[in-house]
Amino acid sequence: MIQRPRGTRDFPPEEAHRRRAVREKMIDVMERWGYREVATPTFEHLELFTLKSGEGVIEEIYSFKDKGGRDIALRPELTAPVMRMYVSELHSSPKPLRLYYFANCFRYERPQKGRFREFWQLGCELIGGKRSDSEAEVIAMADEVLRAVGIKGDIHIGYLGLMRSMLKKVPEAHRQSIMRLIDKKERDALRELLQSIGAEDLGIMELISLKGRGALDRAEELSAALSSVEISTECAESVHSSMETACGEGRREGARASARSGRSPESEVKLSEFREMLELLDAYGVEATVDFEIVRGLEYYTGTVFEIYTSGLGAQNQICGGGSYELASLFGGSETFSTGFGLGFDRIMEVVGEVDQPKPPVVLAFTPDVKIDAIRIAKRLRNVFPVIIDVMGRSLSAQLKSASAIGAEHVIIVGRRELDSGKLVLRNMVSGSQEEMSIEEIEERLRSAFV
RNA sequence: GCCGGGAUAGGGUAGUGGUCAUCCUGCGGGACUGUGGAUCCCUCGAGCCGGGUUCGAAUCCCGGUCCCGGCCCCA
Repeated sequence: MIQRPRGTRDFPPEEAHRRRAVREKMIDVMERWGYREVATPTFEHLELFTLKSGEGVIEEIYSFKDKGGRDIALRPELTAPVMRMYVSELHSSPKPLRLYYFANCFRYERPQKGRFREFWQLGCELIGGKRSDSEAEVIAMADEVLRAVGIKGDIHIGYLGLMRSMLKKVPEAHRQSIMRLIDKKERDALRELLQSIGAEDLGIMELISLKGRGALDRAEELSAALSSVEISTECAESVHSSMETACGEGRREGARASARSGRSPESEVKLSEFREMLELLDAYGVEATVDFEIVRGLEYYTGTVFEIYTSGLGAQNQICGGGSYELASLFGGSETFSTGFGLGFDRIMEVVGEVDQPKPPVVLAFTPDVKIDAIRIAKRLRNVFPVIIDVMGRSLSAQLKSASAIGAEHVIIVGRRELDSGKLVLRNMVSGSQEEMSIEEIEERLRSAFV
């Protein structure tokens, strides 16, 4: 017996149908927002992903050398492939581009609740829009996509602009460590680190504790006060040795981010954009919590970042993450503002309720002597509703029994008598009643039951 | 990579170091070859894999695989 590889799943008919029904509801929302589906290869050059996320991700990527010696990776996510496609073949399309995808991804991770090695992501990328409007649209759409399948997510929105301004005052070597500690919610370790480098006055600790209404006003005060705060760079060496590894890994990306921050306008301006974005979200009727603790670790995020949580998933309670990013230039395109989200489809399937299953097909039962005619009749009827016929050489009695076993509501019975009279028997398997009808009448009768 | 709990027919289960490994359900067939569900009968179908201990292992031990949950990580 061959087992499934670890972390993969089979989807029997009922589950496959559930997944399709849920997927279609969510896709329908995105189509109504004017997003178009795109698809990319299941495997890509490994470099596409290391370029975006660093060499560290190789550990969790299914990668291999193909027969030509190329380093190939099964896609672990779709933002990079979609941006690659944008840069290589869509960069001259009218802006903005509204794209969505639904596809399987692969990560070599330890499976647990809501986490598999092959999993499905649903996501969108809004490429080339203006900051506040794009962000509000994408977040509002994410909210609606979830609501379409009965999930009320808990939306937390953070903003990286101010944090990056604060971090500019900190020796570069520590920036990545600080972001990581924030993301992991390790407050004590964070406070310790900030003190050890003399950065406790920047307001980072207070900023990340700001939540909800009023958070923005206080953030603006912190931002205004920031210009007067200076810290000595001489403290740079007094760090925890335990941080060294993380600092080393983050250096390349850190450098990239600081270059980006360098050409950004003042943080106060960007906060006003963030404020505007929140106002737009109000207009969309979306409830969200401002939460400066959401930093999403990754360096390519530039402004607004958000995460959506739901209950009932154990340790993996995040079902959606996204934000604004700058990746096009990394793949050789010109700098293009983009916003997107990725949504964990398998986790959504854990949370959504039951889905109506399709009606079983109509069974065309026949006596063995009229099999040829039965096949012709079935072929005709399939234009109107699903029909199955026996392929096991069963007796009429056994065909009825089989129809009953699969829950068929209707059975059409055909034998010599029916063919001669031109009237087939339509039997209702629920009530047990039956009547004689022509094929046309049967088509008419059952047509409405299968819409 | 780490910690804990698991694995007996397709599904759900019982049990013991020693007859033919339980029971329920299911699949297929029949009683009933022109009418299903009920009932009865028959058939099919199992101890994750590999080692070890033993006269003998599904049971005890070790390793692996996979499942469930947690940690790490989470683009």
